[in-house]
Amino acid sequence: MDAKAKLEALDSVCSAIAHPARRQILLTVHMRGSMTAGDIAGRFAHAWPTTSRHLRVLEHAGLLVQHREGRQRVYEVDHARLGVLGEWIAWFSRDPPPTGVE
Amino acid sequence: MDAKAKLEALDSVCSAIAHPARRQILLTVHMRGSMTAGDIAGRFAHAWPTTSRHLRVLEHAGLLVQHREGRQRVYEVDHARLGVLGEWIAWFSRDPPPTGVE
DNA sequence: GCATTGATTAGCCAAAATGCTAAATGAAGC
DNA sequence: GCTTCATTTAGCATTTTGGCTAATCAATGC
Repeated sequence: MDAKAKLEALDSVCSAIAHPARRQILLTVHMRGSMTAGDIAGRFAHAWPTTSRHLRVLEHAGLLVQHREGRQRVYEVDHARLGVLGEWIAWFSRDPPPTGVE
Repeated sequence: MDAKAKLEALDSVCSAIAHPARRQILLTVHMRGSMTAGDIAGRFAHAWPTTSRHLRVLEHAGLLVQHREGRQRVYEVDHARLGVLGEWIAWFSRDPPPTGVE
């Protein structure tokens, strides 16, 4: 993954987790290993199409992967993508500022 | 910090870092240790008031702290707040799903 | 093939975010 | 006290996001 791709990935990940419902979806799917779209929609207050859109945002961000299984759609967390965010946070641990670059 | 406060903190942090300009501000201020509002505004493409608002968002999220110094305003990164995000991410490393909770 | 079930897409409206310019604030200097 | 410099606040237009309902698609069962 080149630098530009990584920046785009970071951007979509940060946008994706900006919404509390999407963070909750991510955590719920992670805890249960995998869930169908219906299971997920059933657990959240929003209308089904609303949740469906949240799922698409998470999928486009690469945080969820999905495959058909009969007529259901099964979602799982792709842990790799969270790594991009972890790397970004790590910048703030590395490079301790020399107390006066001025 | 109780659970509710932590959730609110996470929410404001995630919202704050959702915008690329704010991530860049945060990283830039971190690298240089501390910067005045003018320094920051000077380095970014946006109009000064726009950057000023981004600074306020970051400050309200607790990611930046700020104090007056003469007629300038000096900003620094508050690293503690990023910890909240780190803790959230850590949830996805803990609790490996037992491959079939169904 | 036709109905049913699981899920998405289309389209709409309201609310929030983001950018700008112009005006206001606050500290310093004369 | 008036000016100047550093910055913020106010107010507005535009874009994006997030919610809904209604319509559609896709797989299964009869």
